[in-house]
Amino acid sequence: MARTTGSDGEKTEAAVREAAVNLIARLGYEAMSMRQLAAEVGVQAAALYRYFPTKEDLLFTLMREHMEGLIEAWDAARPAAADPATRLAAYVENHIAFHIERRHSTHVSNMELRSLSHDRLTQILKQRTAYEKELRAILRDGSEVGVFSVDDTGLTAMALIQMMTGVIVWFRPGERLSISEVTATYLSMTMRLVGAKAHGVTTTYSAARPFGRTKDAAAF
Amino acid sequence: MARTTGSDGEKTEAAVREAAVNLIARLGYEAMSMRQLAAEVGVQAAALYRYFPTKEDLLFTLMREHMEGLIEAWDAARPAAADPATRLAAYVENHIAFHIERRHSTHVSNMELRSLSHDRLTQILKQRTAYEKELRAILRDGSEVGVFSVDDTGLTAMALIQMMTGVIVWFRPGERLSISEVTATYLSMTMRLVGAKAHGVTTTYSAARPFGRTKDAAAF
DNA sequence: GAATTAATTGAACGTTCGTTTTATTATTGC
DNA sequence: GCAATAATAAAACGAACGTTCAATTAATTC
Repeated sequence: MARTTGSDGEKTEAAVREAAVNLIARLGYEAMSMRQLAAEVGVQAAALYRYFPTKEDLLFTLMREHMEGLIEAWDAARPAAADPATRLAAYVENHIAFHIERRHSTHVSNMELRSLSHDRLTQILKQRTAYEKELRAILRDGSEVGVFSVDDTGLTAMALIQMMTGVIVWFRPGERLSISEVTATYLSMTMRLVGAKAHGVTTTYSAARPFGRTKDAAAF
Repeated sequence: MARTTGSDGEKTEAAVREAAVNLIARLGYEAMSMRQLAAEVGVQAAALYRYFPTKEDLLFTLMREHMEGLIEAWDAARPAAADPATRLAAYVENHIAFHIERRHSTHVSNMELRSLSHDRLTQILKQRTAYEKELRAILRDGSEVGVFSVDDTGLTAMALIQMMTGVIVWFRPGERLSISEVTATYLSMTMRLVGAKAHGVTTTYSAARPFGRTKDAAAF
């Protein structure tokens, strides 16, 4: 009827976050009730309000930390100073690895934006724009140097991100393709899409010879 | 207090469908209440149940008819007997035109699948698979003939569809780019992505010289 | 070991939800 | 113009929702 033996605030909060990501990804934010979430954690609904003042606060926290994680992952993976093709390859590899590894929170962050208040929506979109800006810069640099031939930098960046993020819709770990095979194929498609032509790149990025980088499988 | 002057079942039902597509696209299916929908139509909530027995029936109807429309549009636009590059171009043009024209119902059909019952979800996914199968067939034919170089037909088809459908996320009519410019750029990206190489296609599909097809703007 | 703090329960609040029922009025067919 | 039918309103149903509050117990501090 009150505090239970072995109860620990940090563990409970972590359990709430994890259960929330999974439930929201599966049912949707609106369809998930706080009682359902509490039951998944093994707690009463009222206990959730010790950690998150409202349901929307919980959603916002999940989204903000997802975006922070994405940006941090790219900051860590970004090549210090390299040619546009190398930078683009790093961007694609990081993006695919991150999104496959965090399918559920990606789902939440992409699908539940409309449940945020105006101010919080603005914050998340700002983070997203900052991340996408990196890709546009790579495409622009590559176009100016002449290693890419891109008609419209902004449009191409959006098309690439939609294409890459879409991997979470159909990819299931342990099925026909491995993560590194998928990454290699997306890299190949990306390089052809932007018309990469330096260093005989057309064959370099062919996925007939997949990248055997174990980093892809253990990036997170 | 009862039937109102000038009331007409057909008109009311059409108004309900249109308002529902817009409201669900904006708020989400779970977040839209039947009372909200009724108010948008200018009617009491109970009146909606004359046309759709449940809220989920309404959602399913919208989705099924969206998918039927997509398949019918492709049946009408599909070239009778043509080379893979021509067929692929027709597929891309039809897909982009349809999705730009029906952004809201596309949004609904893509985002609200989890609110369907198991059987109805299966039905919609069956329609979707049939539509995607057409693209895979085009890619396979092109690969066998040698005009495309595609690593993985299934993966490439998914990537292309995600890329193309993503246009509804950022495209707004009347802004920087016209529909035909967007279509031309996507066509160019698609052809490069699949490595189309017949008839000096690399330059043919460059969007530097956009397709001026007015069909794109008046397809629906 | 007493006092304090942390973690949780159980019950309740007011609101909103999808849906049903019944009554009432407009339109249509004869 | 009268009967039949179509289209709606008004009110109500029970259930579920997010959230709050007071009580209670476990862990920690001194």
